[in-house]
Amino acid sequence: MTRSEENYIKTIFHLGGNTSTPISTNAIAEQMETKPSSVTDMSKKLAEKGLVYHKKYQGVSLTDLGVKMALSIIRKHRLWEVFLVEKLDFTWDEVHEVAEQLEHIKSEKLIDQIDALLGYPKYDPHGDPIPSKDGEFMERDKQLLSDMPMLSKGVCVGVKDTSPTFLKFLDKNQIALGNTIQVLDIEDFDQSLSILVNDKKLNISHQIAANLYVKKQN
Amino acid sequence: MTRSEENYIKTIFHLGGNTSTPISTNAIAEQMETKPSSVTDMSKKLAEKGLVYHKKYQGVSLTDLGVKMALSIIRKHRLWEVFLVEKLDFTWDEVHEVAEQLEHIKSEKLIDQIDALLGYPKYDPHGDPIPSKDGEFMERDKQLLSDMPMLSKGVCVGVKDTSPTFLKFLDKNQIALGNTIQVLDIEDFDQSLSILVNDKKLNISHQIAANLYVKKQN
DNA sequence: ATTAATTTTTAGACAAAACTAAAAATTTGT
DNA sequence: ACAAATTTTTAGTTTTGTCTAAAAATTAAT
Repeated sequence: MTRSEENYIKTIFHLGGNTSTPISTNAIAEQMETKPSSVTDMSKKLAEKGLVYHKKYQGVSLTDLGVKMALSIIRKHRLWEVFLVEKLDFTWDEVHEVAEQLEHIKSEKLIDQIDALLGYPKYDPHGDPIPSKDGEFMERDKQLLSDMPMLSKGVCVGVKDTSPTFLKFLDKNQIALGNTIQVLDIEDFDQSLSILVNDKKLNISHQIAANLYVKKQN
Repeated sequence: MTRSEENYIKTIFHLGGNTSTPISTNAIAEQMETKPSSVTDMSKKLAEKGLVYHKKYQGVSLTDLGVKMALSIIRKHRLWEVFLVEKLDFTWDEVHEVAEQLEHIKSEKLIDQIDALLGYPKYDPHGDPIPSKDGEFMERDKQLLSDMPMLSKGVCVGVKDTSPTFLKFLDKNQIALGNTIQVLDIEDFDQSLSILVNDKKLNISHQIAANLYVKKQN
């Protein structure tokens, strides 16, 4: 697989193309910041290679092989992210860009050894699960902070938005994975929340809460 | 710089294009397993970018900028090789292929952190010096084993040929960097040598000796 | 249920990096 | 020195992945 093919497969997976619902050409184009015509071209190529199903005008979805490929790339991406944070002191807002390059390195031994060096981690720095070699992965029991009821408590286990902007905001406000968060109040007017993290009271917008995953405590 | 441009610059450097003597189009083509016409095309492009001097029919040589670029790529290549051996249990015959890919990853922080993680190594697994960030590197005081006089002793410090075939041969015969080697005898007929390594007597051909670097002991 | 709007595909072009075949320049040999 | 051999460059194609503009299919709207 070429680098470009890998990026398409990965994007289709992220847009939900592993299920039976096909992903639209436009959606892929937008996500990849390219033109729909380019997506059509690549869809044909990927279909010929048996990686996607492609019915004209009906979008694409991944074949079993396509899903397998996607998971392999995502595995590499997330393992590299862990490596960068754990071993090279990268911050969680710096890892994505470099992992986008590293995920395309071709060497089975390389990624297996990285996995071993890191102690076979199950989640990446953003809380996303790392598929195993044979494509298994455990989605964590989690919900958006914005869906938590008043006064409930949860542990921060992941982020939905992984952009540097959002991640730096969290750093600045000392919100990190593993922190316990309690919802103190939800404002009727704009759904902004008052929360307790690290024994500090903090007000955050609904948009922030809608991008933070927590695991609810009984 | 594209991956391809980087590979040309690196090859020109390895063929000696850092000196004033220009490298011939054919030599580059042969080394890169490509056609001379492709080399001409790329030479023009690199000349336009100010990385090489290129006078028609006279071959190419690197500009100061070209040398700087070459050293930067070689630095990455060799640091990754050390990483693979030291941290991921790769053998010295496995590293080249993967390092060829890793050397093209764009991230200054990445390579600086790898350098730090490894403790700022000065030599790669084949004994080749690793350029510093600002392009300095110390070529070790060394000579070919085939140039050593009878009965002289030296420490194995590097290999000239880094092909898996040669490196595996050395492994099989338990010759490793750091070993002390004594020349017991040189055969008049074919210049094959009888040497002493690890208290074991061994007969090697001239070709083997001509690819092993040693540091002579007074 | 047609028309209008949107989405998707096709057709044709382009840039990068490679190739082949032919032309041009250089080097070699006598 | 001049022809022959070699090397290098040019000219024209190819492949991959992209693009624009136009055509075709699908979806939405009145």
